[in-house]
Amino acid sequence: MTINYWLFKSEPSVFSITDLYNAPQQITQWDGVRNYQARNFLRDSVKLNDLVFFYHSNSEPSGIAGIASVVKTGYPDYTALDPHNHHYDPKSTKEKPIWYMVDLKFEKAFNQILSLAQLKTYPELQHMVLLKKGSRLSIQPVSKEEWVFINQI
DNA sequence: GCCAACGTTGGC
DNA sequence: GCCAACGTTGGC
Repeated sequence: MTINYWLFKSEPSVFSITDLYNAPQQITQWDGVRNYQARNFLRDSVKLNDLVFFYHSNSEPSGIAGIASVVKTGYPDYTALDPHNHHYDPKSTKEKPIWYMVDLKFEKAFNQILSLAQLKTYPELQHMVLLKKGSRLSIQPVSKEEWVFINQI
């Protein structure tokens, strides 16, 4: 069975790798994704045991903070159904959910953030989705080559 | 805080 | 189906 590799973005002021480390059983529901392309990955492509770079965005510095693994595959994001939730979406219903989430488990935190500026210096990574101009996708695929390379930096 | 790039909405 | 207006993301 082959494993897929991903990069998930989160603003650490909202939810950081440390928050995941401190979470019950070190597991979290990755809720709040409200972009269709990212949703499709969560619903259709993210598989059990896949590995995920945990990326801190809007941060100082922004960059890859650690690694998590997928412990539950796509299921309806119920925060979309709660009018009091910040991620509420009136178009989504219990019968026809629009948005999906997965569960992630903490694997490791890097000793220091692998910053975006540093990632940009490697020719091996020039095709990473993350480094493409204007790319803001919050759930994005990482190739095996990119995964292996980043882990040996 | 600024703003460029991107995504979504809704009038027509 | 077009596209202007608006909202969001995220680096800087």
